[in-house]
Amino acid sequence: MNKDLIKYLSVDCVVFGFDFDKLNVLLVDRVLENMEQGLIFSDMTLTGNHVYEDETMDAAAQRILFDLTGLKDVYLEQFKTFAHPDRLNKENDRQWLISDKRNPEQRIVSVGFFALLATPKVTLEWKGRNVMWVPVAEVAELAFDHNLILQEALKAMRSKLLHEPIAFELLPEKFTLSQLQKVYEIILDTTFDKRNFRKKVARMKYMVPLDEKQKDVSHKPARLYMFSRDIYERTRKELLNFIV
Amino acid sequence: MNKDLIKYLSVDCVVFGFDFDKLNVLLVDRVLENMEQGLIFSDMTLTGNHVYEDETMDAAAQRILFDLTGLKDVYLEQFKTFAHPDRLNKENDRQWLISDKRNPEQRIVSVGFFALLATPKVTLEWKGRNVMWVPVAEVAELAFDHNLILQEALKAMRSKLLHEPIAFELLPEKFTLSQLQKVYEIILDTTFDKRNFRKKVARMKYMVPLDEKQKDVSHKPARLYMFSRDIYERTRKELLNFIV
DNA sequence: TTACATAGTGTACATTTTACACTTAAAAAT
DNA sequence: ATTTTTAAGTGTAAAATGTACACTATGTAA
Repeated sequence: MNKDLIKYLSVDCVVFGFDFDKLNVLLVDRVLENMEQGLIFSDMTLTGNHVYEDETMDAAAQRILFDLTGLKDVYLEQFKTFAHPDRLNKENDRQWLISDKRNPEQRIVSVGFFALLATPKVTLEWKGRNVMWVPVAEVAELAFDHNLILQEALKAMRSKLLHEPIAFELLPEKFTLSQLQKVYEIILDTTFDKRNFRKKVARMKYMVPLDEKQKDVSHKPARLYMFSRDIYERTRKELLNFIV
Repeated sequence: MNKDLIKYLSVDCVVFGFDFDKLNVLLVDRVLENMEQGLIFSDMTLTGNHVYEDETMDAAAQRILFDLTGLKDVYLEQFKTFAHPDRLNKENDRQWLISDKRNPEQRIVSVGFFALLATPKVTLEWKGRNVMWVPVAEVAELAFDHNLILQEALKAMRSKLLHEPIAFELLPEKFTLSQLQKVYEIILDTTFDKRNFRKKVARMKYMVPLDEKQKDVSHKPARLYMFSRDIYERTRKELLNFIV
């Protein structure tokens, strides 16, 4: 196996997580300091990495995800590639690359993936840098073109959420209908009527109600549901719904 | 402007065209021959090209489209990036690259775009190679990983067609409802009831009926329609239709 | 026992989907 | 002129889905 990293090629992973309340994205600290001046700047980046000579893009993205979470079966999707000639040309970014012994003139193509995580458990340190969940609504100015990448990831993820059953990827295997509704409401920034939402879900045969209830809540426990991909694949049909 | 080509980076354009009857894709001849043996092989490729040092991917794709059609405002969309380490490793492909004085060991990342063309007019020759429309259903084995790229382009295009109004991009500015219906039927490989299709279209305010009829047809001429992006943008709303 | 928090439920009306077959208008052929 | 050919254009009834709207039920904690 060829473990040389390709200088001009990287993947960036936009890792989304949901905590039943808001949508979060995984970011890592980027702190540049030196002997004389101390702190030069401090900001954050998405989780990204270079790719090995004989590695596919998907494998590289999975590798990052595994390093961050220890999980091997994370929902992952290539959504867009970023290759603008000036994407690494901001002053901070050039300094950072130089301090990292990389050539800031090297044009780097980055293939963007987004991942959906149900578990909040991630490593706290990654390549010597702090990792943290940040609410998407509170993300400040990021390194490189990472704000753009995040925006595009959000767009792709919302579009997918509208048209395909991926909401479950942000929830535990067994979830309540209120949790499911919340996923849609938060990510699409809207609200739904509870009764109508449940009526709609009831029509979806692949939303399987379980004989099981929520535990450890200080109110009436809700029924749990599971998504059956099997039933979904067997019963799906989609035609001409390009406008609702 | 830096006109050096980046060796490791290319764009491939899957150019779709519709002739009121079937979906076609633009391909170029690839013929390898030498002095001693004559013809070594002959097959076809998608339209692709390398990218200039200071050129964006979109600009490179537009440049190819302009060279092929003379048009500047073609519908164009980045849909996926192809970077498998072995994507250029078939024997024919290696020979071709060597004969073209390129290094077959160089891993090349290709950013895939698909384009939708209403006009059948394209150049007949491009970089010294023959260009032709080929019905998508009749595409044979292509060079490199271009069959895969075509499949993925089709998938992305179908999905977009289901959820967004892009059918018009494959038709003249003024079109009949039968032509529109045919676009959906051919690309989604299905049929629709004429009356129900027209009822559905009638509900879309952005499908504007004109006081104008088809000309030069040997049967009852149909009414012409236009798509109004303006009305579409003002009236669109889409929520939770992830299964029909 | 009560307060609190969230779960869970029904109905009436409007809109959309679906299945289905004949008449109309123009050009081309006789 | 008349007929033939070709595709355009149209309505209705039943079923399914969407929408608006407010109260009761069930568990824990105080």
